[in-house]
Amino acid sequence: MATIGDVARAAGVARSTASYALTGKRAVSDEVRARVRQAAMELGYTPNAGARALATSRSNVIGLLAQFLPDEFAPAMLQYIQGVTDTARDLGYDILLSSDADGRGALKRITDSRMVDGVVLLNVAEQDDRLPVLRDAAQPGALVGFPGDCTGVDVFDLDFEEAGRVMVEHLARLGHRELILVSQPEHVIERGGAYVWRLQNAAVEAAAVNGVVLHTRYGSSSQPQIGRDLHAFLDAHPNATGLLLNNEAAAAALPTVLHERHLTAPGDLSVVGRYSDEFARTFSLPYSSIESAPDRLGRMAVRQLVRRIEGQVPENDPYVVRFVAPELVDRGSTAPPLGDAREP
Amino acid sequence: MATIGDVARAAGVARSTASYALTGKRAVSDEVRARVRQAAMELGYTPNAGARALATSRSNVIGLLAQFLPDEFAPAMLQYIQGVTDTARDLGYDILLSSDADGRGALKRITDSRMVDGVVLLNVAEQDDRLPVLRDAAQPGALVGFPGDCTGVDVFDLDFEEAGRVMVEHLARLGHRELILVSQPEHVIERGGAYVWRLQNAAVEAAAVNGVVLHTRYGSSSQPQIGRDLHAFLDAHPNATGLLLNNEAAAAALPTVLHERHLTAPGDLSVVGRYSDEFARTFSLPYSSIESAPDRLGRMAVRQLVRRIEGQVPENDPYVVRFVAPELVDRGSTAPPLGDAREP
DNA sequence: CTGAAAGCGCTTACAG
DNA sequence: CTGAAAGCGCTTACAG
Repeated sequence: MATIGDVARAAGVARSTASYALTGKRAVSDEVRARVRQAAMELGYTPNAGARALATSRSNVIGLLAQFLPDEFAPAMLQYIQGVTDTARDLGYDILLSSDADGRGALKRITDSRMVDGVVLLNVAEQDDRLPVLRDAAQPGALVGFPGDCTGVDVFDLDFEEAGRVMVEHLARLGHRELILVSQPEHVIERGGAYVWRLQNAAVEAAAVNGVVLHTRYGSSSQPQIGRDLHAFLDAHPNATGLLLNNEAAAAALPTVLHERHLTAPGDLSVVGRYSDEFARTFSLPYSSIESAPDRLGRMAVRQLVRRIEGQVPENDPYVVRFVAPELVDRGSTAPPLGDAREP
Repeated sequence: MATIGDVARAAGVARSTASYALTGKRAVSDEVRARVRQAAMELGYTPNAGARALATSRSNVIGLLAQFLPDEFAPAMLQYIQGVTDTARDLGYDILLSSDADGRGALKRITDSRMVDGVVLLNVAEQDDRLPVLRDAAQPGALVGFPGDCTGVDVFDLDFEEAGRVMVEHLARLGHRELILVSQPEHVIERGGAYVWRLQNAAVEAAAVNGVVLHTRYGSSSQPQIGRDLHAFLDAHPNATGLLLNNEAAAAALPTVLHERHLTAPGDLSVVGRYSDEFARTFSLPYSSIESAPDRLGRMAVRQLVRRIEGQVPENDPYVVRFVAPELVDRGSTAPPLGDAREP
């Protein structure tokens, strides 16, 4: 491969001049710039990434720490990864992807070795053992997910509490008086998946305020168990007229379960989920849902991270905690309950 | 961050000695090695990746070129990515993930800049415009997918032709005489997705040999269109007793379609798909299927790539084209057709 | 068994 | 506006 020295020689200038002509970091005469560019073009010059990183202390790479947890619904993960990857590329950064089960070790390694200029953490737990490592690192970090302690990092998440309220209030307003909320498995909470109880607690509160009976249940995150769970929940609460799903696997399984019970939504049961529109389309889920906005969250996290990397944010500028407002996407799966007094 | 110079000073040795003690590339006295290691530990020393890459011409990074095509079923993609990422990590490599729509440009950039020691291409088309770039690159490449021209690269793919034969022969042996094969959309073929016609052509041939009528159809890769497609195919061929699916979206949609038609498998219809076991579990698909083995293919590709990177394969050693034999995973969705003479 | 030195390919103050 | 030189942090022949 051609080096900057080859380019300089071919253009008849000093290496420094060639560098400045190419990077634009110093004014260069039009004529020299043209010669250098021409030479670079002809030689097929591309700067050596390692050498540049060594000289500038910048790699133009962002680390993406994902974890493929067996109790998470894997397909949902992909959308966050895509959002992060696409945005990074648009801003001139490549993505170093780590799915190491030992996220802590992987994070320490890629930051200490200066492979990355910054880091995005997915799947953030309430007590995330990667956070102490991140705070010690020289590079900034952005999270998708809401940990117990947000100091020193920028945080982006769906407003799960508002989501819980919106779900309940939407059905309460339609006249429903007994609902079931199906959450992720309880061990997701134990592992630190705070979004489960954030949504649930808010839903419970909203139910109390609105005079609605809310049955909260944990469902499996995998098939076919979640199908059996749904049957059991519906059997246990035959008077419930609405179903709230904070569990992607449950949403994916519901069409089959409703078929098996000869029920339709919203005819027999009103349904509101919490997942992305992309997810709804992929699995043809006909239920209204709170948009979880994975692409948008990924984009927000990368944008803020790049601002910090590039020093557009003053050092120790207040770190942000930004919640995306839940938007209820209407797919026609909710209606007043059967026999509701207010229905004509 | 501590540098190798800091470590050397703390251990009271030369930088070169510190380097050798840490890398093990030259014999070092036990005592010195212990001192150096101790110093490195105390200082929290991690080599600077850029500097090491510059000095060794090795980055210990593998490029992974994925493309999220709108007509491919995204969740299926994730499993290849996981297989590649996990294997790379086990072998000491990090993954630079590119999902750039301009795969050609991305590939050129990451190879020319020496960011990566080698490259894995997913979603390889028959005439893949990334291949000329890859052949020109200084780094080796491994493909998952089977291009028209395999020179200069190592190739790994499912044996789709054998898969087509196995599907047909399995049902023929059970006594079926009329089958429908639902493939990916036709534009996947036009884009160069050779696996579609490789499986289909082999199936057609096997059908002829076995005296079976085979209706070949292209189905949409997205919901809800694929559901309507399936209804149409079944309407058009009411005497077909078996359904072959080379289309993940079709497999995911089939449970609902069968419910709607009040059909069961294998009671009314025998079904054989082509997808991974992981996919079957995620979506609780109860159909026997040809295992597409994404994790295994990813693993094979990375292993061979690393062998080339590390020079364990003689330069210009014959490149390999390796097909994974299709394995039919029995999930009980096939049986002799209703009213078959041979049934007691 | 160990050390001093050169070199990998860039960038960037320092001079003019 | 341009150039000569130093330096980023490693590794690795070359000497001893």
